[in-house]
Amino acid sequence: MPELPEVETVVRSLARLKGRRIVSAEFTCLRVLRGGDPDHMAASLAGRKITGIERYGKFILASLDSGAYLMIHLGMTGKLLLGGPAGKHTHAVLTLDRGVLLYDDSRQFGCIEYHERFPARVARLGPEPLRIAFEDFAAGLRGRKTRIKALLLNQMFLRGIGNIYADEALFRAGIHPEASASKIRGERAHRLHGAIVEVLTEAIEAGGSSISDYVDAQGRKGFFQFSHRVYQRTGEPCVACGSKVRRVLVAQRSSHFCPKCQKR
DNA sequence: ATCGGTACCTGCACGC
DNA sequence: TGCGTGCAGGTACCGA
Repeated sequence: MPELPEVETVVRSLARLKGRRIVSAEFTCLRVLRGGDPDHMAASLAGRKITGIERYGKFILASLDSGAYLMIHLGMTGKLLLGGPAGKHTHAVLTLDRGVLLYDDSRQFGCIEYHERFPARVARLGPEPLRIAFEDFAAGLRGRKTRIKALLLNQMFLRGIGNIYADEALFRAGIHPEASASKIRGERAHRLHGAIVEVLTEAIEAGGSSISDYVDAQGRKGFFQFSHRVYQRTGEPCVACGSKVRRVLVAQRSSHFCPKCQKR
């Protein structure tokens, strides 16, 4: 479900958790704990105060007054919900001194992990796409043999871009998803960098894209799906030239593009 | 070191 | 109504 704009929207909607104390925690799905021990996690979290909620790419880190972290990744279908009844796919319940936080994830591709220190997995991620300078972005493209779409999805290259915003940024930049990354230089690299910043910024302002069931922690949908120009528009006319939007697989992911507007 | 393909899980839309 | 197929915002892991 969630890429950078959706996770950013969720984190903003969780701002009120700062300063709250965790009374108790319950974990009911081993898979999303990724090897973590549910009893140890519950014992470590009980009584701790949440001192901050931050986003790193698509990861959410809640820092605790003990110096430890609760790391959450929403995968494809993960949701963090403030209140509301637990459902069939509710895997974690944090009872707070005021309110309750639920983790719900039907496909179980997401995770909740407890870390005594800043998680190495987050530390290894590439830079934030909204902060990287153009010169660093262009340098990152050099010598990369892979196709640009695959590189944009690589979280070690940039953190936070997923399938929707990779396709939308490439369309806005006029670059074919199968273009070789190393061949994107100069003006084209500049356009791509600008398109990434632009589309992510607009999507955050719209509260993200609600394709099927994405909602923020207060159950609100985003509306950037109405502004998609190519994503899931296969066969429909290009908004710029009227050609039919096409779909190809790149790195096993659906990639939507205009065959006339986007060049290799 | 990099890259591409596969696996993981559930739900939904579709054609028969 | 049910069944098979393909598809879906994600990453990890394997071999080449």
